[in-house]
Amino acid sequence: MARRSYGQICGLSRALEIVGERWALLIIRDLMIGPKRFTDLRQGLPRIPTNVLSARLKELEHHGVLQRRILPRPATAVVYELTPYGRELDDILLALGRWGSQSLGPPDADDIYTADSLMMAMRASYQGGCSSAAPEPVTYELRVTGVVIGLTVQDGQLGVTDGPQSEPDLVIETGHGFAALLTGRISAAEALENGSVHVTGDPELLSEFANTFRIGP
Amino acid sequence: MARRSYGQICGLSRALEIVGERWALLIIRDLMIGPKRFTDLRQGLPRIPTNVLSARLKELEHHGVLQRRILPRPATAVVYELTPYGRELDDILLALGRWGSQSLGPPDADDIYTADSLMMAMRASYQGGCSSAAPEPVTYELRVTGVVIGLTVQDGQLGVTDGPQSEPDLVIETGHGFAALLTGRISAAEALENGSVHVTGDPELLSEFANTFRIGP
DNA sequence: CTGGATCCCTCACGATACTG
DNA sequence: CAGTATCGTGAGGGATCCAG
Repeated sequence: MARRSYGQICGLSRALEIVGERWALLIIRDLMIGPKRFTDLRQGLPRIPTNVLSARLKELEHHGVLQRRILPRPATAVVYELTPYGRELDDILLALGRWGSQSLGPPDADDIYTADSLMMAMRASYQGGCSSAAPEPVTYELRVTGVVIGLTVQDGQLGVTDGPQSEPDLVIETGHGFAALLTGRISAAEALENGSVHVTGDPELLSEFANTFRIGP
Repeated sequence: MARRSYGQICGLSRALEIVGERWALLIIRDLMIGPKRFTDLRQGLPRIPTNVLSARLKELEHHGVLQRRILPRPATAVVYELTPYGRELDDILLALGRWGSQSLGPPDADDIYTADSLMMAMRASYQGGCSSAAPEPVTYELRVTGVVIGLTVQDGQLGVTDGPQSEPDLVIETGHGFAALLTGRISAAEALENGSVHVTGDPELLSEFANTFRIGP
């Protein structure tokens, strides 16, 4: 529990002593979506050993980044949730995610998408108010390699939910080629043409989607 | 050299594979000030083992975060400098530094200030255009536990230099109590009164300094 | 079934010494 | 000055086991 110190009086080194250990920021990323149980976290971080997850949760709780809370009602369930201090990392995580996306190469065979990382990526790539003047809400259901999330764009605000979207304007189904669309390496039309993306709904909406969510130029 | 992967297709996990290893972001922080030689980096990172520094430099170069450059002229010197991609981390480092500063406790006996961390902290705490309407430049020389840097505020722009300032408007000399002033735990007047800060020049300027550089509320 | 604790192995890190 | 070599230690990885 005693932290290995960097031996400097510096906000950055302090930050790294708190969240710089392996897996820590990914745990925080998943909790940024909402409170989660131990097992949920385990599933979202497929390769994490349980002892490391356990240790990280204790350390992060000790530093005031997250809280352990015992749900009273339905069953004795333990959830972990970020404190306000932990939630302050949101913008930093989004920015780091954008930075790292630029280096994303072709994925390994056993690399996977998770719902949390996908939701994070969509929040990171959301182009605020740059979207075309469509005041009415637009909803998408996004399926990437079987992982399903819902997206709602309304009044320039982005809503992200886990699981299927109810009555989406457009269903987007894709695989590992999704990154190419998000980074603009291929256009919406090209993606439809080469079959790396399938849609259900108005195909024109995919262009709007590609403009709304973009990482890079 | 083969990176331990997090097994996820996610910009954040990619970023952490690149700069998430111990010491990496501190190396980048020091290079953010300017190109440096191996020995300079060693001095700014007092506890880093040389083999780890060597390994990090190789990895970061391999990922396009920094470049190794051989100075041709005066002597055969090797310097490391950030690439544009590496420099994109600047805002993230500043934000992380601000976040971590909120958790800075009383320092250990052997914790030190370094010029680079201090310059970083001043950049992170600089309150952009919030400063009072003083269009003329103000220059400070800041000495914290013997570490000396220069600060120049002009047209709402902050300049930070290593070493003494020439003809500063105010010389601020202080020790480990400097963090209390920066975070606003004590006021400029209190700091002068209890002797934790000494100034040479107009003491009133210390209030302006405390307003110009501030972390937290 | 959740929420971990425990064991063992490996490798990265940490400290120090040494070299072109 | 700019690293490389060596070696001990402890954190991370993986599997299994256990209590509520």
